[in-house]
Amino acid sequence: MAGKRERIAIRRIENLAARQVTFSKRRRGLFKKAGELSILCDAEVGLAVFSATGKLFQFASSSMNQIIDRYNSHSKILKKADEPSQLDLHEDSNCARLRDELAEASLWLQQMRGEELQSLNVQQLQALEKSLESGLGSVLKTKSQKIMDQISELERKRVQLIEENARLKEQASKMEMQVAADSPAVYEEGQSSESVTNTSYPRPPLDTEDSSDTSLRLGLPLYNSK
Amino acid sequence: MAGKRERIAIRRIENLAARQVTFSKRRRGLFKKAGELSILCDAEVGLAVFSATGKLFQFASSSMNQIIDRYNSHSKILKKADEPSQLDLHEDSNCARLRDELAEASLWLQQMRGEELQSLNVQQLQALEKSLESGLGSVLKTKSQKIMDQISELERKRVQLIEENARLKEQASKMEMQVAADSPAVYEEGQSSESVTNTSYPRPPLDTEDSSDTSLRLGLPLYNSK
DNA sequence: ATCTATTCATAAGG
DNA sequence: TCCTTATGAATAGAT
Repeated sequence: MAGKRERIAIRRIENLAARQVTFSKRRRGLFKKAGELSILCDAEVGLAVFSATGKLFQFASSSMNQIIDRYNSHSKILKKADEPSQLDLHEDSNCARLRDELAEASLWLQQMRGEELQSLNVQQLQALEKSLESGLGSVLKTKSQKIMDQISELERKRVQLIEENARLKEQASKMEMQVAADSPAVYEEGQSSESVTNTSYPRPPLDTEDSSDTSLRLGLPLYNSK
Repeated sequence: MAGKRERIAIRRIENLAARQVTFSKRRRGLFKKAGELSILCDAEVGLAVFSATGKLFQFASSSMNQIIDRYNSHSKILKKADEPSQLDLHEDSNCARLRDELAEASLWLQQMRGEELQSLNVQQLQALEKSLESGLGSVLKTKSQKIMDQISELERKRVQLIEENARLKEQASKMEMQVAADSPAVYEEGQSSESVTNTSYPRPPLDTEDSSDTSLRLGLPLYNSK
């Protein structure tokens, strides 16, 4: 049987193999928890781990560069106000409006997603509701259209393949007759004709490359807990 | 009692307080495990966490700057244009990121309003639909809650006014009797008592200043698609 | 890699 | 934030 587990002291594991195994296990656990924290709590998380052998493993809820930037600007605030005069002013004029707009857009997005609604009054909620219903209607309409288009396209291809199949079948039939006429002495029953007969029942073209976008996944990491 | 623990889904915790509590707990757990990994396996670990409110928490087995340097040398596969002034780069990247985020947020808003949907595939439309439905649900729920609260508040005030009215009526009654007792010769029937009687049937306080926010208009132009 | 006994982390509630 | 407890998760050790 397995698992006579004991607690281990938190000090460097001397045995190399054991250390590597533990590294793998705990690294995966750590990365998983980092991801969970970022999602559960809406936090930005960056994690970099260098193994004893120098290999890099990283996790970032957004992008590592973005996180490093943010980290640097945070520590910069703590350090020095060096020369805030010209460059900061310039930065302000360039970015302030963007920041405001982004903040406003983000709030809207949140509210459309059903968050941060407490600050809205009934009229505002009603307007939001109307907007959502309208958007939902458009989405449903577009989705139906896309699905219908996809079905039509598949149907078109199916018919096309049926026709091609019939053509091939006929061709094969002719070739068989030709063979039979050329060498009437050689008579092997069923062999080639059977293979033709099999293909005469066309299957729907479920794996055409053009329909592969049907299986596209959302770019977002879908976390289903276990 | 304590701890009827259930597993939770890994998705943003909507309740602010719960989110903050979970953030504290899990952040501590994460930092602890990061430290253990670095010690047990002789690894260099750097971890930065920005809370939703923008606060920075960090852990580094050595120093964060050292880790960032090491990270950069590992991933310096990227090109680097000599040195067009570090501050300019910083400003540029800052603005560019804001611009990108704003563009993305705007697109999302458009799509939630039912525009620019053609570029989405069926899966994405489905996800959008789900998001809209969920948001709509929250909005309806919040709206109902607000309305119910408003009704309760109005009812409370109505009762309060009824009571006050009764008190006033009684007071007036007494005063009338007093007047009658003080100057029994002067006896004008109905005059003052009638005015009291009239106010004894209270009307609902529909125009209390506290309920005036009910008539607030949306400050934001809410697009409803016609 | 897989399994299991055990320790550890943490959700819920004060 | 801290405490408590019941439970879900992570993982040490063995296969």
